[in-house]
Amino acid sequence: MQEARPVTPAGRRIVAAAEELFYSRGITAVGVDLIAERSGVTKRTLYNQFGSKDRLVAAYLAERDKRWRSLVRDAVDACADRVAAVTAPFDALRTWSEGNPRGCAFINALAELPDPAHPAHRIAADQKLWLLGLFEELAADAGCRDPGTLAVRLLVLHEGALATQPLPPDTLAVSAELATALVRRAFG
Amino acid sequence: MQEARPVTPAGRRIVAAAEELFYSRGITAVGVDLIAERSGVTKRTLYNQFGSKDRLVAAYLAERDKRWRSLVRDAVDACADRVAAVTAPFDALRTWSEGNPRGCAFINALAELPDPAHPAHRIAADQKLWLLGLFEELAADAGCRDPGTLAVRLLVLHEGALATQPLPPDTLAVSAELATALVRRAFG
DNA sequence: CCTCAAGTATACTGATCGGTGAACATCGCC
DNA sequence: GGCGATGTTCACCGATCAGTATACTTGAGG
Repeated sequence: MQEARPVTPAGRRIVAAAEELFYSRGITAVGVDLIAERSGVTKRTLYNQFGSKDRLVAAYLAERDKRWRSLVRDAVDACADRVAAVTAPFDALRTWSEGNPRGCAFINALAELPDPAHPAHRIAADQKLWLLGLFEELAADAGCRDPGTLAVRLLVLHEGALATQPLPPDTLAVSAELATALVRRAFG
Repeated sequence: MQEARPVTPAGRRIVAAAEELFYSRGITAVGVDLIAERSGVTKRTLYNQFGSKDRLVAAYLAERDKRWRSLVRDAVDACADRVAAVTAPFDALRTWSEGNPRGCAFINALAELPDPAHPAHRIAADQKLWLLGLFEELAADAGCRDPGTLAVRLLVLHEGALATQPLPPDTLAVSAELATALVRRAFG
């Protein structure tokens, strides 16, 4: 098993180039030659670092997941009120979506990689389950009576906003508003 | 412009094979040679019928969209109560998801085809907008005061259920339940 | 000074990609 | 009886795919 996190400067540049290309054009549609060229690196170096395209894909998703979680955590920490913190991931989603008009990178990756044994599946599933767990934790911290139920509902709203992102109506605002109403009701 | 709907028997078999392969394995990952082989047809015939892989992709999505809309319409017609009909698409979604464990074919297609000029984009966007319009129409028919707002909310719940489909909790039940509560509240 | 890891340069493999050319067979229909 | 549409057979195209081989360079640390 090779390490997932790249340590050398070249490795970091490769992952950065892969992130942009994979997300904007699709994983299958992007060849390793192009990634090597964009990161100013030889294909040989790419394979010395990651061993295969599949492992590079896993590194790309892991890196993206790391950045996203950090953004969500910051949004949660920025809330003074514990009740307001429950819907903080929706604020983070607003920030996140602005530079990412092509939907959820993990959902997109699963669409292209049907094999459940592919490392991308674990990463994508873990990402959603992490958010579900976070919702539950935040709800419990705020004193919610049934944090599990509330968490699933919030997750559905969150993913619904993400999926309808390209559509004309501002679905993110609508889902955030619904989420706030749900949270308010759970405590009122 | 070539016709989107295949008329010949061979054309129908090609679209049927393309549907299964594209949906289960991904569009970019499936080559035209495989589709021709699976449908018991020569590659030449495939190209005589559709002209290009992109047009075959469009035909695949159009066919799927047609089947899905018909299922939703049937679910709506099966409702005696006009208020219950508003959430009928959630019943249809339950039936639909059972044989389609790989999520929404249209979302998946958009993930693989970044070019907004690709015919798949119009088809996918039209599908979501059609559902939005249907929700609004059903809400208005049931006597809702603000059918537009309700429709967007229902769409978010619907897509949220679709996106979280592979996760362990029964998110479809949760979203359907939330939808029913929303509808009830809109009339109460 | 020497070593070892990181990276470069270039050429190559076999397979598959989307798409085409040309000649031939089969069929219903006027 | 001929004609046009539908479909077949099979060979072919240039491009790209993921991945490898071999030999060379560079720089930091002991």
